Amino acid sequence: MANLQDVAKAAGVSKTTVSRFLNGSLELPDRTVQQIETAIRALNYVPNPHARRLSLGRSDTVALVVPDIATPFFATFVSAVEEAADARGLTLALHATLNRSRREMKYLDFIAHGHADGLIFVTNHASDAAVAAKINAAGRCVVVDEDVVGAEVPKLFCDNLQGGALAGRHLAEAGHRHVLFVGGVEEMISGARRYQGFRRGFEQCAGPQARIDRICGQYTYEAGHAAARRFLQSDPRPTAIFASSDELAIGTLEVLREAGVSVPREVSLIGFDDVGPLHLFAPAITAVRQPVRDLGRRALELVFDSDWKDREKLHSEELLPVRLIARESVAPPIRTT
Amino acid sequence: MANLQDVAKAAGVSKTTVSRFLNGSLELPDRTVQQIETAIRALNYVPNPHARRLSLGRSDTVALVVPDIATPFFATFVSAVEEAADARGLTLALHATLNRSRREMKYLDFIAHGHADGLIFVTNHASDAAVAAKINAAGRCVVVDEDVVGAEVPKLFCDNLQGGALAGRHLAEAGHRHVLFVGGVEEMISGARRYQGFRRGFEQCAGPQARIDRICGQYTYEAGHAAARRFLQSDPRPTAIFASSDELAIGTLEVLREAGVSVPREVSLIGFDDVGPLHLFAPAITAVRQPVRDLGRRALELVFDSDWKDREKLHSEELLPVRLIARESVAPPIRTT
DNA sequence: GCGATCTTGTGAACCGGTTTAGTAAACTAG
DNA sequence: CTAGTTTACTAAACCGGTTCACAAGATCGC
Repeated sequence: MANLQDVAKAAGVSKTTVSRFLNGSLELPDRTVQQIETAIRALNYVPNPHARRLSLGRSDTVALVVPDIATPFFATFVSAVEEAADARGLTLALHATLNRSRREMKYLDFIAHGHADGLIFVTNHASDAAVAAKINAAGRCVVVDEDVVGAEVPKLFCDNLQGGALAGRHLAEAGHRHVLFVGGVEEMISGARRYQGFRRGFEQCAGPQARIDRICGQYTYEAGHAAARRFLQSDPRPTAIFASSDELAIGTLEVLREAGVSVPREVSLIGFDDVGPLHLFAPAITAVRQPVRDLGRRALELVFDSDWKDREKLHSEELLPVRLIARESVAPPIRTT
Repeated sequence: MANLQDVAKAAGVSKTTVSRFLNGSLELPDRTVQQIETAIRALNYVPNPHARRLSLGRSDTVALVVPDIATPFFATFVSAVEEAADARGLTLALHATLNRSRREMKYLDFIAHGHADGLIFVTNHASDAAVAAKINAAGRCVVVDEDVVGAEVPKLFCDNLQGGALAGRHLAEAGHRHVLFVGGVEEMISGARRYQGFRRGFEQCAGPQARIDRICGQYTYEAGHAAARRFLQSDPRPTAIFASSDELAIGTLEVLREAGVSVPREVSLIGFDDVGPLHLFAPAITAVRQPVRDLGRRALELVFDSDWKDREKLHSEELLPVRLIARESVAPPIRTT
């Protein structure tokens, strides 16, 4: 592999000249330009990325830390971030934490130690003070999708409050008065906001007879199964379920179907996320759609376009709008009379 | 940020000593060890990754090049590679090509220029001689999932022949004699092998009345729609469909359902991949399952455990076994009599 | 008592860029 | 004709590690 020195020698100039020419910090007469360009082509010269990074003190890399990669939501998110990173000439370093604080901390150190110029941090569990402290110490880190309390950095979420409210109103408008909210673990801010919004929207619309049951767990298929099983045993049964993630909705539907409970005839179902092929299920599932790709794009902008010197203004919170996609899984409740 | 020099000074030894001690190439008496360790802790020293990489001439990074990240198949694959990479202390650099040769070539250059120590290359379109040439020039690159003709590197595929055969025999054994094969673009090796295996398995089992129709397109929902529409117009209609990817199967099912064609009563359906929640569809879709996570794990092993000096032995091809997951979407054909 | 060997290191080169500070030569203005 | 400016470049330091080649002092065998 040819290096800058080789190019300089072949072009009859010094290293400095070639380097500065390539970086645009030096104007040169045509003849010299041509000599350099000829040398570069002849030697097939490409700058050594490690030398460059050492010298410049940056890595041209964004680290992306997510709980998991394989789920549709995160896969879509990762895809959007990669696209935005590539557009800026950045490499994406991808890390999965499997929702473990240890790993989260490890990857947060990565950026502090220079492995990446910026970090997009997504967690999926209740806030952890140690993680928050590391985030604050890491520099150039943004928190996305799920809040980390105590972290004073730019934050980007979907409008979970609005999303919950849309779902609540939708069910109330269809005539439901007794509904079940299936959420993530109770300590998670996103879930809490969805619940809060749901409750507000539902109660505002359904009036004084409104009744909401609530089951909390993980955002997984299994938790969906468990919730549906508890639903089946409950008496009286709610007439509609708001499952606050795709996985929960799918898991719920799976158990309902096995039990022979017809959706939406016997129970209505509404999901959240809408990144999987919910429209292909039987019935097609009504859901609140998160703008996942926007989330990814915007996250990258926040990392690289924020003013990181001004610690005061950093601690911001941005919400992206969600909308309801109405399909076939919500219908008026059966008359129990 | 403290550097090696600072640590050396604080410990009262030289840079060399600290470096060699940390890399295990120098035995030291307890007293010195303690001085060094104290200094490291006091200064919170962590080696600068860029300096390390420049000096060592490696990047501790694997590049993973895939057509897309957001589809369940690739997302699962990426997840498995990341897990395996992390276990080896490697960082994963993820790149999406969106199936464009330009981008594929660009990322193949990445490894040649030292951005990564190895590259796992996955394409999704017909072989391209220019791409093959770059792969051969890149060094430490393995080709996974879809063949690139002309590339003389380790290759890793699922046993598409066997997978096709399993599907073919399954349909034949259910009594079908006229079936439709929905495949990817005709030039893709993986698809060709699936067809070849399907044909062999089906004909061997179904005997002389066996008849196979074939539709080719992309591995997308849309292609599944198109194939199903053509299926609906065909006369006589095949009694079963083998859709050779999850997307094709889902797309096909979607159109069939809209058209009111009952699966499996009026037509049987069998899929391929089985990484999405095929078991949740109505009906649950029978499919050939690819061992996607094994594919990822093994790909990483091939990159880092192959002997890259011996160009002769490199050009190998490894097949991972697949199996059939029987669910509800295959039934005997209706008697036309 | 003396060379050999072991212990415990070290100085300086090297990886391949970027950048600061500065210079020789040509040109311009008065 | 000369001082001042512009053009066209460069030497050397720097980023922060790794490693080759070598060495001072202690110990050991005979």
